[in-house]
Order: sequence, then C-alpha cells, then structure tokens
Amino acid sequence: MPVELRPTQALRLWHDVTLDLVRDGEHDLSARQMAVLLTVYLEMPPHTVRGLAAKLGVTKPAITRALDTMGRLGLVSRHRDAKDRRNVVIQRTVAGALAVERLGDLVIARHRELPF
Amino acid sequence: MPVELRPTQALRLWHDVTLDLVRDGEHDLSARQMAVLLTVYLEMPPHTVRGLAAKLGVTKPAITRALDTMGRLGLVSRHRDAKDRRNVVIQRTVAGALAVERLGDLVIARHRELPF
DNA sequence: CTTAAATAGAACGGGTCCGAAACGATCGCG
DNA sequence: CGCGATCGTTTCGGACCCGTTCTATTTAAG
Repeated sequence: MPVELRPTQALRLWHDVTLDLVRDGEHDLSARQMAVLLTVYLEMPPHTVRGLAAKLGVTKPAITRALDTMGRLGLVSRHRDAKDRRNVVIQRTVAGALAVERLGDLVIARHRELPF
Repeated sequence: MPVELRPTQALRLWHDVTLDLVRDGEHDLSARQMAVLLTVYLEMPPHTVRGLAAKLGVTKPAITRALDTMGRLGLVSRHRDAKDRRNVVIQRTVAGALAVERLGDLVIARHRELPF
C-alpha cells in the first residue's frame, strides 16, 4: 500500500498522465468513454448498457454512443444476451485490453517519477 | 515518496477518479481542457496560446477554443501582454484554483482507498 | 517608411456528442 | 394469447470541437 500522496504530487500525476494521453492522441476518448472502458475491464462481467448508464449516472443513449465509438476503435464488442435477448452484453477485446494495459503503464511510470 | 504502484492499483485509481469526475458532471472538461487547466495551474507562468499549443502538441485554434470554454466556466482568464501586445497571457482564477484543488483531493482520496 | 515575421483569433465545412422522445424487439405474467 | 414492462437503439434539433485557412494586430528588421 502506497503512502499518502501530497496535493502537489496528486495533481502532478494527473497532469502528467493527461498530457501523455493528449500528446499521443491515439485514443482521444472522452471522460465518459474512459470511464466505460475502465469499468468494463476492471469490474466483474456481465456489463449491460443499462448497468453502465446507472453506474456512470448518464442516459442510456450516451452509453450506446460511447459503445459505438469504442466499437469502431475496436476497444469493446457487443453481443446479444442469449438468455434474455433484450440485453446487450459488452465484451472485452484484445485491442481494448492492450490499451488499458498501456494506460496502466503510463500511470505507473508517471507515479514513479513523482518528486519528493 | 510513495512506493511503486501495481498495475491493478494504477488502473483502479484512474478508474475511480474518472468515474467521480463523470458522476459529478460539474466540469465536463475534455482531455485537452484538463491538460490546459493543470498546466496553467501547475507550471510556471506566463502561459501563452502558442506555448500551450506546443506543449500539448495541438493547433492554436484548439487552444483558443479550449480557453473560450474554460473562460466561460470561469476557470481561467485572458489578458493582453502589455510588453508584447501580440501575446495573450492566460491567468488563474479563484474558481479555477478551487476546481484544481478539488481534483487533487479526489485523487488523494481515491489513492488512499486503494486495496493492497 | 516599408516589409516580413509572429501572434491570436475568426470563418468555414465536417464531424461528434448531448438529452428527450419515440420506436421495435423481447420478456414476464395473467 | 394479450398486454404492460423492460431494454437497447434511433431520431431530432442544438451545441460544441476539429483542423485548415484566412484575417487583424503588432513587432522587428532593413
């Protein structure tokens, strides 16, 4: 367990990682899309549109649109639930797992470089 | 200086804070706007449009538009440089400082709650 | 004084995202 | 079967952001 972060360090960490994301420009994900991506890859499946909408506190169409974009980027995929065909299950992809992994590396690297 | 973060912890931290930002919905800043905000509040003044554009690796109009929006939200303010009247200096505001401070608290809180 | 360079911003066309409302498909239940 | 509830998506009008290009202002150099 890390020790307590000081305010300057916390903000410097957020700044550095955000700057890396902007500069690489590869993803260009909005905050909502980032929240969806990480929720899908960190929390227990299954993930549905409704569940994500509730978790993020946004409307369902917002989730649908986020999934459209992220699907286009290959970060997630959608499949009808065979048990209840009204539901759509969001699944992980190789590209998505790689993107998440890279983000993790970024955070770790910037965290390691924090000044005393 | 904190100890090394593990991948799971790094991603959990990013996820939790992002989710907080989405849920509060107060800011709704894009990644670029967030990068501008933190750069202005963490790095040494003065900050110009051109300097920020170079630092973030984006075009000048993108910075101008980001400043438009953030000015509307009261997070930053713009003033002509008296020395060289071609330049515009970006300055901090009380509201901006408060928003940055709240973000810092958020990161610290989520960091403190990280599981072992 | 004239001219070239530098700076921020405006205009434009194209794209994305927003919430509200409506829609179609599917399920559960009587 | 029939009918209301649930789920995801689509549509709509409006707002915002993108990069490119152009403009206005100001400075610096010859």
